[in-house]
Amino acid sequence: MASRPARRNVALDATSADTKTRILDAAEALFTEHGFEATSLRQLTAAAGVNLAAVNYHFGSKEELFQAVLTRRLDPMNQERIELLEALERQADGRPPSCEKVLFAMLMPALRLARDERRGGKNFLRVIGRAYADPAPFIRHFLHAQYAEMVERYKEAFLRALPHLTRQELTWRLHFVLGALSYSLASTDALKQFAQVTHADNDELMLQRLAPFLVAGLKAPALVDTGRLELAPGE
Amino acid sequence: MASRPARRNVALDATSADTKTRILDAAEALFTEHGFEATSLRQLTAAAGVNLAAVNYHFGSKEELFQAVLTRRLDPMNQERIELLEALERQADGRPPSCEKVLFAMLMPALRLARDERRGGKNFLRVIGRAYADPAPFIRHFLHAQYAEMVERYKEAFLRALPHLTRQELTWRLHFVLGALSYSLASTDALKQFAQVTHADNDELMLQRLAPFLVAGLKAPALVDTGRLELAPGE
DNA sequence: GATAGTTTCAAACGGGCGTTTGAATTTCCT
DNA sequence: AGGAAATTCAAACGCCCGTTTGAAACTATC
Repeated sequence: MASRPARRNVALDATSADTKTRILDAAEALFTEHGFEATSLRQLTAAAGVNLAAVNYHFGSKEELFQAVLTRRLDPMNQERIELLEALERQADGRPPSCEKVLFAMLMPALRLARDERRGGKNFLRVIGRAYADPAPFIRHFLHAQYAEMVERYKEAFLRALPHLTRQELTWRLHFVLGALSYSLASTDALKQFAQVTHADNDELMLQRLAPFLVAGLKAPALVDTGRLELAPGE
Repeated sequence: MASRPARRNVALDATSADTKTRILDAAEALFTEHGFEATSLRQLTAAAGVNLAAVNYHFGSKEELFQAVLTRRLDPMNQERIELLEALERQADGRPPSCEKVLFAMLMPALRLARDERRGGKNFLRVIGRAYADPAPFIRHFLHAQYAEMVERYKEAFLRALPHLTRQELTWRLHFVLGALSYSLASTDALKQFAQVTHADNDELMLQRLAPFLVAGLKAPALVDTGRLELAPGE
């Protein structure tokens, strides 16, 4: 009546890892295609070629499986982001790295993940993008926890690179940056209809176009110079 | 055995409209809070104070109800966007309106909707934002159809205001703009945790901060000037 | 080669889902 | 008032869900 796997005494857990990995891979693909709610454990375990009960045995619940799917990729990616940022700061000791460089350090791990087909590739980026807009509280809380440290580190770096921005102003702008990024990552196929972009390697292309857009937005003056938002009907 | 309501012969359909409106209002609130999949017709009809079968009677299905929820607000909003743009072009006849003005014409109806508590208010903006990231195909197709004309009109206007951009480049940037907008609208409560923004009238504040960010991004040169995206590990 | 621990398996559990039905009720028009 | 149409209602239909169970099949250790 072992409801959860206990730590293996010795040896390699090849069999177990195989099942677990097969589940994670199938989950990643299906959560991408249909979303969390719309993916049933029955279709998921069928796609993975494992027994229905395997998910609850290895991960505890569907929610914990989803977190495992996210954590498998997010953890190394955000780790890499932090390391890149630290390298930047070490390299230009004393003076703050430029806004462009900081932003690139943030985007590059995402791009690298998108390119790495062996380990999830573009599929997973769409999972992140969608997860960020998901209404389920456990997803939001989990993502917030996963990203918190990374975002805080980058906020400090951007603050030094963009001294004309208050902390609050920058918080908003980082939110916009993550928004444009998540959204763009999430809707690659929607883009195909919408934007008639037909190339296969969309993601690199997209990040190369996204970067200058975001850099300019980050560097913009804090208040708009021409015109103001008014509610009087157009005349 | 009337499976769907036929057109009323004369008179006002006050009773019917009441039930329909109650359903639409409850659906708007619940879809916002829990998403489409996670909202059941049973809790929805209970919240609206109507019979379970009323949704299928008045709207046909849960999916059609969702489309009705969207269309009730999106239709007038996009109509207003188009009218504002036409007013802009009439007003500055011949020469193209500035990028700022075109963008404001696009944002203003969303802001006005956010302010209009009587008719959905901020709740609904979050529904749109989430719908845009939803994996369900029927939602994407529906939104694409709803937005297609408006987006096309604005694309032409932006093209004239930003002659340094190719059509393809602008398509990407409009995608980023809509992404940042949807995402920001969708995650107002996430923002509260994330950004420690505590004011009640967030949406106006947000659009006022979003506008300069987006204007700068739209105006940015087509290719980034300093640095390039490279995959060599940070060094 | 017995034994203890780990993993798989088929089957079932209880429950919630969207939708349909057909009768009861209300509303509208002559 | 009467009859037709529109609307509401309680109940049920069939289906799929996430999870649990307990026995069977493995695997590793002594």
